[in-house]
Amino acid sequence: MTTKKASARSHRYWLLKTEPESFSIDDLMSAPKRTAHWDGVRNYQARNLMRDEMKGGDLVFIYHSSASPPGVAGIAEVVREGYPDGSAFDPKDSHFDAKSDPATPTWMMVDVRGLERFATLVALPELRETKGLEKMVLLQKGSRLSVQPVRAAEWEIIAALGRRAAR
DNA sequence: GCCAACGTTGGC
DNA sequence: GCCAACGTTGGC
Repeated sequence: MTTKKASARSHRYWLLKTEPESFSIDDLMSAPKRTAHWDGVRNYQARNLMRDEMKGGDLVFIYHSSASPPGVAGIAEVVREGYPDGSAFDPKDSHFDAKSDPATPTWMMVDVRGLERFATLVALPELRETKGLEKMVLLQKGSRLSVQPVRAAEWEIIAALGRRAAR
């Protein structure tokens, strides 16, 4: 066993998309323990990030997609690392996947706990205009991944914008 | 393995 | 509602 003085890496940052008509930051903040299963992700790249990369204590932006306007709505933290998404096995669930075998689950999820609802939604047009965010995964042409990494510098910029007093 | 057809995402 | 872009499926 090797010794490490400080942790090799501090927590990382992510962005999770959700359609607020289905599940919003307000739903998260009013959930029991402000905690929710991030279920229903049916994309392999997003699944791999949840299964392999997201760790307890990592921070996530909650992003409202298909909203008016779309934007970053708040902050949550990962409180349970990747584990099987049971909704894939429920025929009545809209995300049911008949090809997923419970013995070797295809789809994974994490649990997140809401930490903060932004005073001001950081809307997509503002993200596009903000210096320092040009390389954000979210803003790349054709990018539609529902679980994305966020750079530390991007995190700081967006968190500061979200914490501005509401008008 | 190629690739056309189809389904989904998500901004506008 | 439209449509660009992407991912998946399935015939060959």
